[in-house]
Amino acid sequence: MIAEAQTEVVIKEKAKILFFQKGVLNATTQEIADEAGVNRALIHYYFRSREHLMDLLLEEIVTAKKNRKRAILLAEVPFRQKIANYIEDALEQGLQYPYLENFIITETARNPEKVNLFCFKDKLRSSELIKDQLEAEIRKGALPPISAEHFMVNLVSMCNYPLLAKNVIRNVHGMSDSTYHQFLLERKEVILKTLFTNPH
Amino acid sequence: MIAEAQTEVVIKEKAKILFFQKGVLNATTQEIADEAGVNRALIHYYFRSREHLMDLLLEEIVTAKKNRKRAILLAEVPFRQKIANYIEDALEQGLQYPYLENFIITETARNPEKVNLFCFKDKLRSSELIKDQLEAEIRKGALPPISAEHFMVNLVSMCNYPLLAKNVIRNVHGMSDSTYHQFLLERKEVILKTLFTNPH
Amino acid sequence: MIAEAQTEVVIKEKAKILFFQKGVLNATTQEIADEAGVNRALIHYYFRSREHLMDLLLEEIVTAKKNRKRAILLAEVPFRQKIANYIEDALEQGLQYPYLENFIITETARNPEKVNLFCFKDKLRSSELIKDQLEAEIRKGALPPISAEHFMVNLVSMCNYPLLAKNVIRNVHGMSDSTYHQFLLERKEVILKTLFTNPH
Amino acid sequence: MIAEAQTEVVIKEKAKILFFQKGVLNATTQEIADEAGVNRALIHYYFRSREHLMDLLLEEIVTAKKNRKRAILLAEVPFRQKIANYIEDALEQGLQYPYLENFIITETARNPEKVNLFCFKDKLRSSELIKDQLEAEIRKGALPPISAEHFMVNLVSMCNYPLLAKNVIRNVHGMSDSTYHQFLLERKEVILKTLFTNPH
DNA sequence: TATGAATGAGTGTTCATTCAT
DNA sequence: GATGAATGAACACTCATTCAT
Repeated sequence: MIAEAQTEVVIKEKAKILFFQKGVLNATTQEIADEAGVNRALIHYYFRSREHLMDLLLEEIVTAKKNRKRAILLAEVPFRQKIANYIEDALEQGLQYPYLENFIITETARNPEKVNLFCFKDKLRSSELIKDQLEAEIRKGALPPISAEHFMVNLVSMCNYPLLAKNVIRNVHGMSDSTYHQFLLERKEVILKTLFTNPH
Repeated sequence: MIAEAQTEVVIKEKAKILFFQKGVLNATTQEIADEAGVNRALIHYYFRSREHLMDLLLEEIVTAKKNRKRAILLAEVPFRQKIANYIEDALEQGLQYPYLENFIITETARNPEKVNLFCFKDKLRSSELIKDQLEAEIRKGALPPISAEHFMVNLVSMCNYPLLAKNVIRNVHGMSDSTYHQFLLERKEVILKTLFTNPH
Repeated sequence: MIAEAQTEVVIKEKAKILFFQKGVLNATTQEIADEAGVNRALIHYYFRSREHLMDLLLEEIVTAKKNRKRAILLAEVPFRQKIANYIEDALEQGLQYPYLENFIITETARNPEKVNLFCFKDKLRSSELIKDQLEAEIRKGALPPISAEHFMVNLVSMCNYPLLAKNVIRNVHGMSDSTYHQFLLERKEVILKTLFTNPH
Repeated sequence: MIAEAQTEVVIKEKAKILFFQKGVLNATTQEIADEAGVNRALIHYYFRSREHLMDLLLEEIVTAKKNRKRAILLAEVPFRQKIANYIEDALEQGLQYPYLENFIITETARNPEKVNLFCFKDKLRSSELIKDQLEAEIRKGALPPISAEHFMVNLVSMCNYPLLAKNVIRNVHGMSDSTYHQFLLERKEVILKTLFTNPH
């Protein structure tokens, strides 16, 4: 049907766009089929059920995110640079799939027992990955005393929330589409400055 | 039905609880009726449609929020105190209606044309309300240079995201219910410290 | 809608006609709704699910049958008269709901675990109800030696099968509708004579 | 696929097993294909449609049955022996395809116009085949007066019904699988004795 | 001859909404 | 005001069937 036969992949990618880019969090199978340009029944042919498709999408997208994030946090680079990389990746990812975080939030609200599916499954928490480096920086006076948990939550909040709340922010602050985009690009430096006492 | 004639109010309040406190973002009219202890058809008698009821709920809850926030930002108190009050109110509100922000985000994604409904309708933006005071503080060196928009977005992000992402945060950082609650309480000081370079 | 408000009863009766009289053993909810002259959704309004409706129908019809049959077998009448009554009831019931037996058979084939639903739930088996009387008759020479089980199975077979196989019998023996009906009426005496060696 | 080219035959045989032996009367084309170990589309390649396949199965199975039955009824043997042979064949056939009769009954109920398909197509009715011999026996006093039609219906009823109603009978009379099987074996003599006045 | 991919029609079910009372 | 009954539109899902290869 579509181009060269990888219909299954096409459906998955189009569904990701619908769910995570366009924010249609409760898209119907018909909407997914329309987006992919295929018959509705094909979704069941390839994925058996809407729920199974969604689990697959999340599995893929969360695993990819987890791997990227861990690679960044485990890299042998100075702490400030590491955090800068983290922000950059979060914003980049957020621009591609702005509603992914919202989706995860909504799903974990509805099905708290599925939270493991959406989150890092391994023992290594992000807050523990940076704990030592963070404490060293604090001792050096590069930033004020703060626990690793609060530091990570601050970081993630300032990265993700502006993506989640795109429409609200644009409206409240009267931003055009390009102004909002420019605003997001500025945030990398802003977040860094806000987290660290002494700007470069 | 319930007491005398405030049935309309009862439905609204119970619906708010269902939507914004219990997080049943796609509650059916039957679920709303059950929560309010009334017949399903009454919801249409009073509110014409499910959608219209929801618009009303948001109108009310957002207006209340807006009024509280403006009162806080317009009060004649030192800047740092003003921001502290803002955080306190956000966390308090967030504990009462944890799913309100998530609801707004989801709805504005699905119906961007409704964004005005959910947002401050007047001309006075929060960022403008604090602009002068913020710049004065920056000149005093109380905090590093930052635009009012970024400052407000940082503030709102660090307040709201941890409420939105409750289940994710609890899972990722392995927090019990009470540990999470304690964590939230700590955030008032943490956010203040993070926003202002030089802690008192 | 239909006549005087007992829509729920109308649906049940029309469904019985469809299932057990017309023999549409796998009637869809649409067919049931059409038969009853109501909207398809009403079936779920009153009975929640197709399966639940069918369980109700069977419960009703099987309980009624069981009660009638037990009353007949427990009555204080001579054995031959008792069996005559049994046959009469079976043929009468069979004329009203010819496919009930077939339905029970098909359902017990598909869901052997539901067999209890369709059968007599109490301990009193029909074969035990007649055992003593039957043995007395055999001793009297009214009929040749036979176990109660085989006697009952013979009886039920000769009553039910001609109803079940109506269309086959009509075709094989070239019967018109009225000829078939006449044939059924004759069977009461035929079955009695066949079971009892020495006719009165 | 299976061996060489008798795929068509394999499908038919496996379908017979599924429908008439296992009692899956509404088996899907996928189930048929699985049973035969072939691709689902092959069923349409060979048989055009599910319905056409089923018509073929019945054609075959009914023709075979008809031929066996006619050979039995036309054989030059004493009447009682002839009927004994008929019973034996019916029980044997019933043990091989217990759900065939049920299937025929259900299908003729839903599609009365197809009844010819399921029945003997020739003019020679079974009741006519035995008429002369039966009347001779009656004159001899070997059995009480009865029409050929009623005699045949009695015979067929007592043979087929216990097979059809297997699960019901087992439940009502509390029979284990082997007890039921033993019960069926006994029926040959029981039916003969019931039909004929003077047992051998 | 055989198969994976694709589809239209239909299934049971849910739900917001309407209406008569 | 308030309610039980009724309905149309939609939903996820199934299935027989077709088609290109």
